[in-house]
Amino acid sequence: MNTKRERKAYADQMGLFLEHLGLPPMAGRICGWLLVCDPPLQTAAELAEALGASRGSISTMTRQLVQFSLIERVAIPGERSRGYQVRTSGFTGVLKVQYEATVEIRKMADQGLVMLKGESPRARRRLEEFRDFYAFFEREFPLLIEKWERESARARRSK
Amino acid sequence: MNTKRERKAYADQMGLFLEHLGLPPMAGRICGWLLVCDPPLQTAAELAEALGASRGSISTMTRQLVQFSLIERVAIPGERSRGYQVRTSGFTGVLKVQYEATVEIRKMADQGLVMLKGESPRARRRLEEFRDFYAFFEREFPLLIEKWERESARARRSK
DNA sequence: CAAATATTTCAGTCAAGTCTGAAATATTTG
DNA sequence: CAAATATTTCAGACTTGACTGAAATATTTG
Repeated sequence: MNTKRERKAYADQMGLFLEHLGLPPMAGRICGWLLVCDPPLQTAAELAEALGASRGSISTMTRQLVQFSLIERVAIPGERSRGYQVRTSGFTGVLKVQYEATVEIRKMADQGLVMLKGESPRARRRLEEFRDFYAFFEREFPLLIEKWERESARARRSK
Repeated sequence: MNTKRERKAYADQMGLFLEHLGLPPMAGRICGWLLVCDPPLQTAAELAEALGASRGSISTMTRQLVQFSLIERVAIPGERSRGYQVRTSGFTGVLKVQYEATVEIRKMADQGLVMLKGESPRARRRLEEFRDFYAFFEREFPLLIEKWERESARARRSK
């Protein structure tokens, strides 16, 4: 079963990448595995076995991933346990979280400018520039998300 | 000196936000402080004092921040020590790092599709969708950066 | 060049967060 | 309902990485 080892390695690597998205290591590995495993639907027991992880961490991490909508829980007909599978549409949700973080930082920058209202224009400039940077993304982010949703919907339709 | 306490709190909070950008806590606090301190140029000793941090971590973190171009080191005429100040244009660089991460994930997804070449279309779809998501950002990211560079240059000119 | 000052480096400490494994709880099946 | 099975929870172990402080090194000044 060399295929399996190869895919496990793939899951590990992908997990590493997905960490940069704010996910704990094991959550990333689960996503990575669910992107390439066979079948695409896996039980908690299968995940634990495949990734060499404890039931406990599988339980904790799948719950988190379900909350983030990156995976979903589905009933398996005739089976006692539930199955998990990736939910690629969930990645859009991650974007929205990042968008909200952008808004927070822009607000924080504006608060700072209030705090600096007595200062010279020279001293305020750095914060103004910082604010403008995040304000730009606050404006552009929703447009981008919308564009993605339109494009991906179109791609799906033309399949 | 209530102003100072207020600004210290601001630096701490901003530092927290900037962590989501991949910066260590103290690096974030330094950036936060340098956005609101008076004067905008601070020595390592002043940073250490203001943030209640050790000289060691100030040294390590300022070096990192200089590498990331988020702050710059400048000579202070008549002073023995160097000064640090934010470099707001450096935030564009952070975007480029994020862009590169996007490219890596898209490549990884394509490698995965090679690995799954024997599988059914049904089993490949999840990874294809995942790849398409990152491919979209790989396309859009540079356009966005360019747009920002154009807009911010224009704003600067009209000052 | 010697003294004074500033900066860097690094070994050790500490804190945060993840993972495990076992016990507790919940669910399903006959 | 009892037995079997699945899932969750949680206390403790472990890992990772940040921070300190002191020693080493570099730089500046007279």
